[in-house]
Amino acid sequence: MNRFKVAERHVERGATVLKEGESSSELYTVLSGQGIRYMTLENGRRQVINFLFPGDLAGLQGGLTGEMSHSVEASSPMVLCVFDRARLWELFRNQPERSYDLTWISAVQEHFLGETIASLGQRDALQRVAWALLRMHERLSALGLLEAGSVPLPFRQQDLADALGLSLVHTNKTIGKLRDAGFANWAEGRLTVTDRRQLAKLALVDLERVEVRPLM
Amino acid sequence: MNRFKVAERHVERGATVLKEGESSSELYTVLSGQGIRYMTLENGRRQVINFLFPGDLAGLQGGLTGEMSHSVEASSPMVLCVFDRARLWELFRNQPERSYDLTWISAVQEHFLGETIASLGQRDALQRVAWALLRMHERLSALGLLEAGSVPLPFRQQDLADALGLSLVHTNKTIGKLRDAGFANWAEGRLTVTDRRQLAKLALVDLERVEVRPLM
DNA sequence: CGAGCCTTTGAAGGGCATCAAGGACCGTGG
DNA sequence: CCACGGTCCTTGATGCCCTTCAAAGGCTCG
Repeated sequence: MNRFKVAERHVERGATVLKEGESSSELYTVLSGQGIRYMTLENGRRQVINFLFPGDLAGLQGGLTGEMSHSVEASSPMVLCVFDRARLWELFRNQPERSYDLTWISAVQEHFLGETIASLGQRDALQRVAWALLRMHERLSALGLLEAGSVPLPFRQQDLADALGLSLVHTNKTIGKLRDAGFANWAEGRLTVTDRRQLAKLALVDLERVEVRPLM
Repeated sequence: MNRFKVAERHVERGATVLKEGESSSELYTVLSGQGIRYMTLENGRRQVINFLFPGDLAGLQGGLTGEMSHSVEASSPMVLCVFDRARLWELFRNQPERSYDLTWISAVQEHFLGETIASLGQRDALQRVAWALLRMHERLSALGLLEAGSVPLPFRQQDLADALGLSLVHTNKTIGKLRDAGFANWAEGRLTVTDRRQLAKLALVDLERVEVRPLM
């Protein structure tokens, strides 16, 4: 019935799921856990393109050839749903509904990449960090991962810095400002948002319009 | 036979094709001409998310609802192929091949947004401008728009500045540096790349791996 | 208990934003 | 015919946000 889905794959924290430069015959959707998708420039600097949360798709950007231009790394233990890239065409032929969903997810992700571009281009450091923490908090909350007022956020500060185009040092100091202001607290792998309103104001985000990635 | 394509739409330079905040029932692919896709933050700053060239898709990011979070403006006269968003599902059901292409284009665009994010996050001003000029030159050349050593580039310096997250002033000075160095010259709506090799070196781009958006 | 990883804090310098103003070009109207 | 406003490109000066350099403290693990 469902020949497209190949298998589930469990990876541990720190594992490399996809590696840039290599070609992959597989696509993944995240079932659980969190990770980062990044690429490395010729000068050695690393850019985290986005964080991966349950429901996200990885590997489609590689195109048909499967030649990866980015890497994916697990920041926590992850469970991935593995698809066979070679059967993608088969899927479109036989399962229009699932093809539609796939495209939909891809379009939504593209939308969010646009938001990220706007952040990197137009927001200063404080706004960027506030924006990122708010966004991730909203997303993880919507996924039902809010427990005792906080959500799991297993990344390192260096990951966030590389995602926002900031230095580690300044990212650290900026997170500190948000903590001191009582807006958000990120420590020991968990994120607590204390003042959602103020955080959104800082991040130049209209709370009414926050989209948490409706999946259908 | 092809009920999905609704019409062709001709717009003049400066026209607004899609407007953020409004909802659109249409999707577009660019047949000819060039444009910009941008969004505006709450502080009034504008981010150009990408430039639109022939073959590009616009409007899918709006998702199913069609609620636009970005605007599209024509920087030159454009001819657009108009599709009916409401019939998207129909397309997936009846024309797997074209659905596949649609998804493919979307994935490729997503890939390039990732590259843009890397530029904004990790490249300095000179590298960013070099990267942008090189990338647009390669793309337009591949489209067969190279004439007498130059390609049409109808954008304003302000557009490029808003795309790269730089101020207009600094963008101008940086373009000047590339001109003085004899690497690239962008004037009067046309871009000439004199030293492709050096430009790529500056932009931290591996020329061997430049992808010019293979469409299939 | 030392090595490695991550976080935190201080100090100094530079790349880029911002402010300011002038020049070139164009279409409009007196 | 030329003054005029508008748009866009260009150039100079000042200041600050953020990067880089440097180092120390907490934690885990072999």
